[in-house]
Amino acid sequence: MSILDKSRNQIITLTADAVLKLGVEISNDEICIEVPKDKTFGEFSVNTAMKLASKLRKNPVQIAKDIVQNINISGTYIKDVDIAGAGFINFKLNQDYYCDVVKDIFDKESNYGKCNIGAGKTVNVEFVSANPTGPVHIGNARGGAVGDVLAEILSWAGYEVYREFYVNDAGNQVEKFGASLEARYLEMFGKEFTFPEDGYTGEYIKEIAFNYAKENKKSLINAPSEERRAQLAQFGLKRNIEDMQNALSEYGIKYDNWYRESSLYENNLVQDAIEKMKATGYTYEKDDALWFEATHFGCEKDIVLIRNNSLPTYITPDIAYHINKLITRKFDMAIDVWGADHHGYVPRLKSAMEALGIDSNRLNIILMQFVRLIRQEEVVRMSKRKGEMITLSDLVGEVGKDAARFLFNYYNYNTHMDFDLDLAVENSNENPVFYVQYAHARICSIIQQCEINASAEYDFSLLTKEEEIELIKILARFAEEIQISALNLDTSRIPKYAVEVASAFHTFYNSCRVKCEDENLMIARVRLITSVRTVLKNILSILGVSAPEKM
RNA sequence: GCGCCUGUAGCUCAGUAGGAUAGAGCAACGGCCUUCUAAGCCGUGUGUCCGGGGUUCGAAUCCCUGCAGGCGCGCCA
Repeated sequence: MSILDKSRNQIITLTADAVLKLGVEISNDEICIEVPKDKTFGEFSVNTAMKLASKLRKNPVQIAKDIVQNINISGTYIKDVDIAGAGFINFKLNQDYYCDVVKDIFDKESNYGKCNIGAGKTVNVEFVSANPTGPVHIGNARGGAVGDVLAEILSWAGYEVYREFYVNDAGNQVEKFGASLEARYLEMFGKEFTFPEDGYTGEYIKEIAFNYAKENKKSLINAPSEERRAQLAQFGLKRNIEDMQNALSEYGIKYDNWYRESSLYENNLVQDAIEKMKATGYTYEKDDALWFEATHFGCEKDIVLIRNNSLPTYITPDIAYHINKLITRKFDMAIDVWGADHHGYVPRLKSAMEALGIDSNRLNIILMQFVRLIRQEEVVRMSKRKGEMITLSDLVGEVGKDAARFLFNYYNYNTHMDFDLDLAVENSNENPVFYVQYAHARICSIIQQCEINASAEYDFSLLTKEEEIELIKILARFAEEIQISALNLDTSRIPKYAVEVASAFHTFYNSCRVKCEDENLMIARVRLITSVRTVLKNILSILGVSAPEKM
C-alpha cells in the first residue's frame, strides 16, 4: 500500500469513527475523499457533513463541527483538521507523511508506482493488427503506442499481460493481394494482365513482384493463375510481416505472440466456432447463407456468418479468435485496440460473445480516433487506394520513437488528434517529451556533482520548503495514477503526470539549491531528487521513451 | 433516417466517478544565469464550458432536446 493510501485510510477511519460517535453508522465507502482546489484548505477534504445534512436534518456546518470534535489525530499523518465553506472538513498532513513518501520511493525504487488491483488476473492486449497486405501506416502508429503503453500500465497494476498481434493472413484481402501481385508480375514481363478491381495499387506491390522474380528462378508466367497468385501472396505476406515486425521493433514494441488468422483455419477453429454458434440456437439459413440472429442481442441487423459462396465472412474467424482468447486460453480480460472506423463492429462481436455465454464485459474494445498529420500547417493527405501514405517507419525516421510514443499517448484516444510533424522534430519546449527528459538529465547531472556517501545519514524532516513539499506530494500520487489509468484503460494520464513531475522539479530547482553549504540539507535534497529521478525513469520506461542522462 | 465519438481561453488539450473562485501548455508581453544543464524558472491577461430545458444543497460533469464536426450502418475488413 502506498503512503498516500495509508493517509487516506486514516482519514476514512477517523471520520467514520467520529460519525459513529454521533450515533450514525456509515460504511467506509460512503466517505468520499477529495483534494481541495485551493491548497490553503489542506491536502484532503471530506464532504460527509454535507451528505448527512438531509438525513440528520441539521446544518452541515454544525454536523461538521460535531464530527471534528470527535476526531483524534494522534498517531496519524494528520496535522490539522478544519471546517470550511458549506461544511467541508479539511485535513492537513504532517511532516512524517512527506518523510515516509521519500523513504518509500527509496525502498521500492524501480518498483515504485506499482499497485495490485490486477493481481491474479490475466489480460490479452491485442493491438495494431495491421493488414499484412501492406506496410504499417500512420493510423496504426497511434494504436501501437497506446496499446503497448496500456499493456505496460496494466502490468504495473498487477495484471499478467500478454501482447498480441492478430495477423489477417487469410480471406478476401489476401486474395486481392495475390491478384494485385499477379497483375504486376505479368505486367513486368510484358504479358497481358487485368488489374483487379479494388486491388492494391501501391508501389510496394511492384517491388514485391520484382523481388519475387529476382529471388526465384522458377518462373510463374506459365503457371496456373491460382498457383501464381498463391505463390506471390505467400511470398508477399512473408515479406510484409517481416517488415512489420522490424518497424514495430524499432518503435519499441515487442509482442508475445503473432497470432495467425490462417492458423484458425488450419486448426479447424473456424469450423468449431461455426458449430458453437449453431449450437446456441441463434443461427438460421437464408438465401443460401448462414446468419446469426444478432438482433436478439440488441444489434440493429442480423449478421452473415457464411456467405452463399460457402466462405466465412470476416467476423467468423474473429469469433473463433475471441473464443480462443476468452475460453481456450482463459484470459480474464481481452482488450482490442481498433480504429474508430470499426466502432459499428463492436456490438456485433460482443453480441456473438453473449450468444456463446461469454460475459462480453471481459472484452474491452478501445476505439482510437483518427490522426491527421500536419506538415507546414497543412493536413497531409493520404490515400490508401493510391498507395500514398506515411508509414510507421517513415514516422519513426522523421520524429524518432520517443516523440511519437510520448505524443500519441499524451492525448486521450478519444480525441481526434493532429500530429504536427514539424513540432515533433523541433526540440523545442512546446514538445513535452523534451521537457520531461530534460528534467531527468538535469537531475543526473546534479547527483553526479554532489557525490554524497551512499550510506550517509539522512534527515528528510529538513525538506520543508514549499517547493519541496509540493514535489513530494506529486511523487506520492504515482501508484494512484497507475491505478486510475488501468481502471479506465486510459494511457494519457501518465505522460501528463510526467509533465507535472518534471514541472514541479524544475520549480524546485530554481528555488532550492541542492549543492549547498549545509551538508545535511544537501544530503536530504540529493535523496529527494534521486527519488524524482526514480519516478521519471519509471514513467519513461512505462512509456517506452528513453531517459537520457545527458542532453 | 438510425447509432457511436467529439464540442472548455486565440491554438492544442486537462478537468480525477456531481463539489469550494473552471485549469495547464503554446502563442503575446515583462523579469531571472560571476554558484548544481536558461531545452529551465517567475510574473501579467483571457472564458456564453456549443445553445436550450431539467434533476439537487451544488452541474463543464448526470437526464432530455436542438446545433456543428468526425465515423459507422455490406454476403469489405
